[in-house]
Amino acid sequence: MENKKIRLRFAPSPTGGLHMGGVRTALFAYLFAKKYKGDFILRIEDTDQTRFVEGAEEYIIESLKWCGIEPNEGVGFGDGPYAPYRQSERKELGIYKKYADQLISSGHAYYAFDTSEELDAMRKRLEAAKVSAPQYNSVSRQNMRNSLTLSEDEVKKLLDAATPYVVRLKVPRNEEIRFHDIIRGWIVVNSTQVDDKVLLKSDGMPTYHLAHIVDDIEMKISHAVRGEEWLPSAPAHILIYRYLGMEEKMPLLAHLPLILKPDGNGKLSKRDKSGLPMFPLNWHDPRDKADYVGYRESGFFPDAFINMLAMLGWNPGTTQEIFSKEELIATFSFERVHKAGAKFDPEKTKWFNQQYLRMKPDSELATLFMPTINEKGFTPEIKFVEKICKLIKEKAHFVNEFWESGKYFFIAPTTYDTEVIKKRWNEQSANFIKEVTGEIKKLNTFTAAETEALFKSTAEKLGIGAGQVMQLFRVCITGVGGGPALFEIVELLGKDEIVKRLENASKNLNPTP
RNA sequence: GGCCCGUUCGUCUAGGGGUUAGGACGCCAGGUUUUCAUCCUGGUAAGAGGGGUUCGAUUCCCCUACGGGCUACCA
Repeated sequence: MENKKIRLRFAPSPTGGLHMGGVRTALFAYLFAKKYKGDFILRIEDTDQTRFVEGAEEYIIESLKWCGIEPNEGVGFGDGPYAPYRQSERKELGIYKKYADQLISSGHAYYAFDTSEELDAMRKRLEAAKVSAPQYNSVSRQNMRNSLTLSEDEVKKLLDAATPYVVRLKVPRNEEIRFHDIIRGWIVVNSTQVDDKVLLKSDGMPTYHLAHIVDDIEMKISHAVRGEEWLPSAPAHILIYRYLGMEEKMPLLAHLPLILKPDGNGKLSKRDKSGLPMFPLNWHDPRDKADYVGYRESGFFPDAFINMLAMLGWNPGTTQEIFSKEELIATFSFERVHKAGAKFDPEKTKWFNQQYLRMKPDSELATLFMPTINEKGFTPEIKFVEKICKLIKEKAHFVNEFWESGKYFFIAPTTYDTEVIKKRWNEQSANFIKEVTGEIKKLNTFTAAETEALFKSTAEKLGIGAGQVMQLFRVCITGVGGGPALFEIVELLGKDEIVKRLENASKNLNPTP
């Protein structure tokens, strides 16, 4: 193992949109691979033809691209030395059958001809007999139709007659199966708990159990990372590796804790109504005909999304929380992945985006904001937009809030915050607005500092506290009671516009109640 | 039901035989900004319960409880 090249794969099934739990699994595998200058592979596990969903594979690929978790090998990212990377295509090559045959000839797997009705009957029978774990295993298989109970002739006859069959793993009775997980340590399970898993289905497709092992072997995978839900079947997988003579060379296992829903219990579901998306990108599910919003379309930065995901179940052991992808790669380790499931926290998720918003250069924010401004019918200079971004980003979580909180940079107010008007608009303040408008007209240069000084001196001259009229002044200019530094806004809008807006306000607001 | 995994503030978590049990999000209060959603300071709040082991346990062991996962010719 020590000298083995680090190769990790992300191996989703195209059965729907990739949800954030899947993204995190991909992320952890990616981080680890990159940390050790290894490979990160995308393999599509499409062995269940009945659950195939149109567009799911493309969605997975696009999601990984948006997140910046890019495989250097695999479906959608260029073939490496182990193509194809779609299991349905690999099946055509007979790869899985070869391994299944090997297990049969070594006596570790067998043919089973039982129909689904017969299987149902068996389960019912075992349940009625109060068997604690009704399953197809070393005991119950003795009463079923398989190559262990049937004579060689009968088996041959059935096979020749093209009778549908599956290949099952022959799991021994009462054997200790011991395996190591990088996150959880040693786990011991008695083989009596493991059923005779189907390896090859009657349609000739391998099940996950066989397929992922064969591919991990063939693709020289060094670490198998997957969700905790696979822990119960891991002992069966150990057995398969063992019977294939590959136990020494099998990948190291890492079972990740689940992401839980924010309120209540249970794992995160795609229908979660926490207010935040469950998917990286918008997803239209052709199965339930529902639309699910994505992080991308909700205005999240991919690096913020990734950062948040990384901190869900992992931490560096320091108080640092904001990590660039490069820092994550440098710091990540499976040893520091938590064992317990983590509840998803929508509030903290927004906080992450806010942190990234503040770190972004104004030029980048301006580029992101510009399309919205154009849509609204304005075509300002990019430099002007940059200055706006500099002001409003301090109080925002998302770029998509910018228009709502900063539209007054483009549109003069037509309505005024009624709370503030009710409280502050009177003869004295109306007079002040007129006065300060006149003073502003006289200015030759127009900076935030100058207008602020002028504002204050005018207030003093009229014997009014500046605080009494400050918010009113803001409302006259922007229409709203809150926002970024007032005189910065004034400077940005320019003298002519300010004068126009102030005169408008004086006209629109009747000082007599 | 059976099996497996887990359990530190409301949430994400640090730590780990002797600590004022630390940080972050949220929330609350004060302070700046003579407005505000920013910012600063402070506060709130936690080792499921019971047994051991030990001079001492949140930390190690056992039991119970609770939570989660799995129990398909799905992954």
